[in-house]
Amino acid sequence: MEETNDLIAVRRQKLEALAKLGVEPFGGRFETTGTLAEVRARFAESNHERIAGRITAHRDMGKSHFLDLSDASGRMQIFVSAKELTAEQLEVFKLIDLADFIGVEGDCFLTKTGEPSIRVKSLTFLSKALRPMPSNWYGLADVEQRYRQRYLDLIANPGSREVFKKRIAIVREIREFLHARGFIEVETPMMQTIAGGAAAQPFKTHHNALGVDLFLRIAPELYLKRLLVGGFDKIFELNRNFRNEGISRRHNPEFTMLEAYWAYADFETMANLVEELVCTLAERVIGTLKIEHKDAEGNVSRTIDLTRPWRRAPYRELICEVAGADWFELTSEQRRVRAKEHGLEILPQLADFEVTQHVFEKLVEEKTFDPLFVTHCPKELVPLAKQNRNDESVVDVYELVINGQEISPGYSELNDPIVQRRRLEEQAGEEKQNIDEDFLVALEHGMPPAGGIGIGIDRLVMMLTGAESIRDVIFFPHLKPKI
RNA sequence: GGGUUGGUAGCUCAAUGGUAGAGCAGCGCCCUUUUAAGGCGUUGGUUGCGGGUUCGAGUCCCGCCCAACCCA
Repeated sequence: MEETNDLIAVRRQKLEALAKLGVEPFGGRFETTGTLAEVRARFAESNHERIAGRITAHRDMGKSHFLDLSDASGRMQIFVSAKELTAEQLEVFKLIDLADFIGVEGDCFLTKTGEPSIRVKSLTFLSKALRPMPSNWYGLADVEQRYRQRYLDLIANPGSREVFKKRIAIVREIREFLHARGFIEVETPMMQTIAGGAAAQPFKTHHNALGVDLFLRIAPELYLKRLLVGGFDKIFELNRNFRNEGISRRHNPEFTMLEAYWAYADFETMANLVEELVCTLAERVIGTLKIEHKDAEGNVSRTIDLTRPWRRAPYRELICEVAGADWFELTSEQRRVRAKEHGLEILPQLADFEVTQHVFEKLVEEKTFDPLFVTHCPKELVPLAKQNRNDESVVDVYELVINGQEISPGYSELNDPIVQRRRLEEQAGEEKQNIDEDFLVALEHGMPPAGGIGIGIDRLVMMLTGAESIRDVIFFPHLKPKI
């Protein structure tokens, strides 16, 4: 990108001027005595410190200059007195711009206004910025630029930085939570010959040496179950899945998923686990179980109450609550009429269970903000879970809905290889999965009964941080290339 | 894929169809304790791209690109 403007030209001229002065503008190793937060925490007048950071403000008083240095930990004011610098140092100092990285050495002192500051004795260029930063007062508002040039968003918008720090903390806490309970983290293939474990369009790729087509995984499930067969009994994988589908406020083509399996447990064990996990995350990372979401003006627009216990209700019961107690006695035609009465658009090619599922998504899921475990879903929707012993039309699963979105499914995993084959073969419509014969062979070798969960990490982070778009919790969300 | 809204200086934003502006940043000058420092002066534009209407288009019309939101 050879784009240029006056601001860039001025900085390039300064770069050349630095070279003439014999100054290396893109320095190297610079030993500091601590991060800015550490130096601030132990601050005492006349302490001698060496610190480094990016210049984020410059207040020029003529002979006195106050600059803000920022690093990942915080901010520190440095003070440059022209009278205390040599003529050469002054020449170099004049070539400093906002956004440059510098290292300084000097003594701590308090200004008249009580601001902890460092009186600069020596100054080292660490990196010259050849482009200007976005305004640090207004921040960076252009959403497209915030996504395409996330580094500018992170520099200019503290709120964005905070969301990502929380995401990182959430992921770390999940790992600690699971490790503390005896789960071990495993890695399984992202490139698969059959993209199984879910119903979704995969991305296709090709292995040249083998001459075979491969798919990026849409779920790790079938490989994690192979590990249950192999003798691991408490495992999890926390990594990326890929689905070749539309992009929206709630969908990114690659997204992060936790899957965990616990041998000899069932879906209710897993519901308890996920309830405890989410509450632990809320308390440790957000500091409360009452999660406030705010609108653009900063007013609280929604409060999600994670206080336990969370409601658990069967799918059928929830459908009857919103669509009428007689819903399941209605004919196919009557259901379509009823759905339309509730303002839903029902495509003619939908199967009956899909009509009901549409009612569920629009009238239950999208309207549920506090946690709700939806249990005993129709078996057509979940081919990899055990059927209920008393009612073969439903499976022993939960779907956890929070914040109007499905956050986590949990199953009593189907471990009967004969039933598993039949259930996969019975799949139809949008729910159809490709049959992974090697997986079925593994099941025939015997898989212990187990509980399993999935948690969509991006949506979980959205719920906990109040982000309205999945793009606000993914560093580099997918956008169409520009030009 | 369809609908709505938007794209103007590095950033944040203005501009009835009639000379494209402001604040910040930048540049120059003044100022030795500022913190959105202040004061005076000043540079900076292919108004997303391409057509069209018009004496005249940032503005109206058509097409395209990108984005956000809604719908499928």
